[in-house]
Amino acid sequence: MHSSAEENYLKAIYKLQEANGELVATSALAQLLGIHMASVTDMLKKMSTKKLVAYQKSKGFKLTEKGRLAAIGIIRKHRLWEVFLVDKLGFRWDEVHDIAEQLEHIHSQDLIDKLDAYLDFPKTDPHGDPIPDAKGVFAISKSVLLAALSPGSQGKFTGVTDHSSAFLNYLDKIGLSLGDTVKVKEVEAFDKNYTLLLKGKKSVVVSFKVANSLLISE
Amino acid sequence: MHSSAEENYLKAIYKLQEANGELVATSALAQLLGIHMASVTDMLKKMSTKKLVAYQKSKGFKLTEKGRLAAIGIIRKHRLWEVFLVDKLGFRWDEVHDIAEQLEHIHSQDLIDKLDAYLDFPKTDPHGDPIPDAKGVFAISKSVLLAALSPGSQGKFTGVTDHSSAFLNYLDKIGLSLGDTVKVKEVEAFDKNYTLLLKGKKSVVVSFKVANSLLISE
DNA sequence: CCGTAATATTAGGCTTGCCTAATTATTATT
DNA sequence: AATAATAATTAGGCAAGCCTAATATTACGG
Repeated sequence: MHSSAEENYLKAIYKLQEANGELVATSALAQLLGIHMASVTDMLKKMSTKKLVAYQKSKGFKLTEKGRLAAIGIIRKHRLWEVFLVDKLGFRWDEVHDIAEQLEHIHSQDLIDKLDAYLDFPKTDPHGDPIPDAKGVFAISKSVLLAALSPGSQGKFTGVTDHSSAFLNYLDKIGLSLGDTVKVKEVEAFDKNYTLLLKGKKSVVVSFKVANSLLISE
Repeated sequence: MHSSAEENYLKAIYKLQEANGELVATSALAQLLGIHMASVTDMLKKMSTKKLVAYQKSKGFKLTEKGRLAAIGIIRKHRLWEVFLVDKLGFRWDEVHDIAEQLEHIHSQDLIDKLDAYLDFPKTDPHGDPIPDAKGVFAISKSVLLAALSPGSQGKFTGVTDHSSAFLNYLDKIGLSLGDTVKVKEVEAFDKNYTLLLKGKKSVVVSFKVANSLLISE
């Protein structure tokens, strides 16, 4: 089994690969994990020996298929636990990340399978992020950033790209929840503020930063 | 917060103190934890500095009040998670120990409070062991070993002192479950075998070893 | 009360995963 | 292409928790 440290590297590498394409840089990973580059180099050499990453000195690295599957397994656990925390224990969506960060390192395939069944095989976590199935397959769902929509178009709010408490609390405050229909009424050219119509009634004005953190589907 | 290793020491020391009275020996702890004595001495010095144990060189040691409360907190988490695993996820009582052993090290007071409420504040875990409340208080319940009963007496089966899979499976096999009424019909002087009447109907013969691992109340 | 067995501690080492400082590669700039 | 800036690696260390081997302490039988 992999150590918690290794699992955190796997998750982080996966995330960077998803975001920036193929090769991941030592510096990017160090920044994301909040540790120094030398430590990353250290660990990558070890993970390379274990065939979790393909590592080319001074060039960059990427997950092997083995590493990719391991990473997806951890993401699956993290997101299932988040669903549990919110749906069953009554946590708010902005409170669950740190706890799930610990729970994702519990080692038991049986546990995660039973948890999945208990939660009725959820497809997304409380932030709208997709949950891979037991085989590591994500249900494909094409979404776009709200900031990419032009005035007049609309869709359903299905996810966020910013998972911070501050951002999630802000959404609660303006009354925007996952699943809500959102229409772009107007985009102010000057400051890029977006005027949105929520659920066909409430009108709110949000910054580009916010519009660029909301995922819209359909 | 304490490390997982420290928490395992705390739990083990607590257990030994409960079983054998006051001072705990280095060797006993080493054996229980499956590590070497030198390692125990190492760790105890550190835990002593942290005021978790009162440590007298070459004499023995015991938990401080701070250590005792920490130990009880871990036991509480372990047992609540066991209830969750059995009652909610459908694990059998002989399968949950190792998973709970991991889950007990998750750090979040909020989590454990919410879990407790979700499980409806259970008083005992799936093996009949008492669960301390949020203040660290155990509901007192006086039970005796079945091996201490004389023929003719009876009571309710409320706990085990052997938590091994092998033993628990054996109880399943002979059809003995927590809460069942058990009557001692006969004790064979020669080999100390116990003839029991389960739930007023089924009669079974068990060894002294088994009788000495069953807790009876009322 | 003395020697031996049993217990406990000290000393020195190892692995994991991190650190700082120094060095080497790579990339960008003029 | 030479130099400067940025990125990456190497070298040497440290704390946590474990180990083995050596030493010290306590307990016990005669």
